[in-house]
Amino acid sequence: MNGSDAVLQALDHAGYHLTGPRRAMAQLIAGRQGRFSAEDLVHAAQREGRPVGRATVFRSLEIFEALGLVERVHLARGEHAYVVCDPARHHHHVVCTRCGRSTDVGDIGIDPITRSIEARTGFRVESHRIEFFGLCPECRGEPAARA
Amino acid sequence: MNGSDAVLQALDHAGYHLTGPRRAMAQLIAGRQGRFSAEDLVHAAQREGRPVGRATVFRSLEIFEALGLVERVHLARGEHAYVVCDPARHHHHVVCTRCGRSTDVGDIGIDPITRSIEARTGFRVESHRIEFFGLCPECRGEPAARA
DNA sequence: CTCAATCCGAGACTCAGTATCGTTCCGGAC
DNA sequence: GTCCGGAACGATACTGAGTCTCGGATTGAG
Ligand SMILES: [Zn+2]
Ligand SMILES: [Zn+2]
Ligand SMILES: [Zn+2]
Ligand SMILES: [Zn+2]
Repeated sequence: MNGSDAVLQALDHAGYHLTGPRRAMAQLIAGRQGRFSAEDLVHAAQREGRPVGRATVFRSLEIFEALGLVERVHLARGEHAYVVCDPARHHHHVVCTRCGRSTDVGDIGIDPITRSIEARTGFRVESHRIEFFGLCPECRGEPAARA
Repeated sequence: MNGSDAVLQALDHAGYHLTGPRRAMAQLIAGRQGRFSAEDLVHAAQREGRPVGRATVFRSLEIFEALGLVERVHLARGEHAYVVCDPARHHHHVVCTRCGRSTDVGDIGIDPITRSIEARTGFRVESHRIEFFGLCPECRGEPAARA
């Protein structure tokens, strides 16, 4: 079973129609190892001869995010992008600032931190955003090339 | 010395001109305890009879952020806002999802986490974004009112 | 096959943020 | 205090991400 099947299965299981555009989207994001923007997908779909409307790309990403299939990341200069996710467990990502490749870093043990924050501030912490940025193994080794 | 003086002092120390608009901005953000958007400041300045151009508001916030006086946060639905900061040390914030109030939660001890991520993934981690969301003490107590 | 609900996409729209550029202001030199 | 060059300002135009609308097309349950 390839990644795109997993996406389709998740959609079906959640009661969404398995439409052409959604199948195309599933294939486009399956197996990506880097971040991508909504615009990237619009262009990629076009290039592959299976164009998907802009609005639909955004709508699909919204659904994928709700299902935990992708996660939206907020890059350094404020731009937004997506990375594919394993929906199973709570985790975070590290994203390469040069090539965009991203990796799941697992759960970094936030529960105790959250509890400590609640104890010290009186806030009730309900969610968090945690993202790491740096250089992936490939980009660390290479001489300063282009992004 | 009130908060706005501290901002002006930081600007001066970094070699920036102390202009009228910047003094206005300094006063507007001094002592805020909640998040605010660039637009909020545009309107607040107008209301106080000391209007500041939109472009200038963005430019000032950019400088303030570089000086560590404010920090840009990325809210749940993707909107961006700012919170005032103590520039002294590494820290993060918890922001109330209902009223916007925010508090510094200190350094949560990320260095060991960062090192562990580097060891496991091969990435060299250079920066991170960590934000907590929840309900502040006031909003916890109140019956479910509106955001 | 039928039909209602879901979904699609073209295009208009919004809104944050950026770029341009002529004018104004700041502050160091004298 | 005056002068002057560079820094900063703000009006305005522009960009680009993301949303909304709505008539028409698809989907899948029965
Ligand atoms: Zn987490
Ligand atoms: Zn890389
Ligand atoms: Zn963001
Ligand atoms: Zn609150």
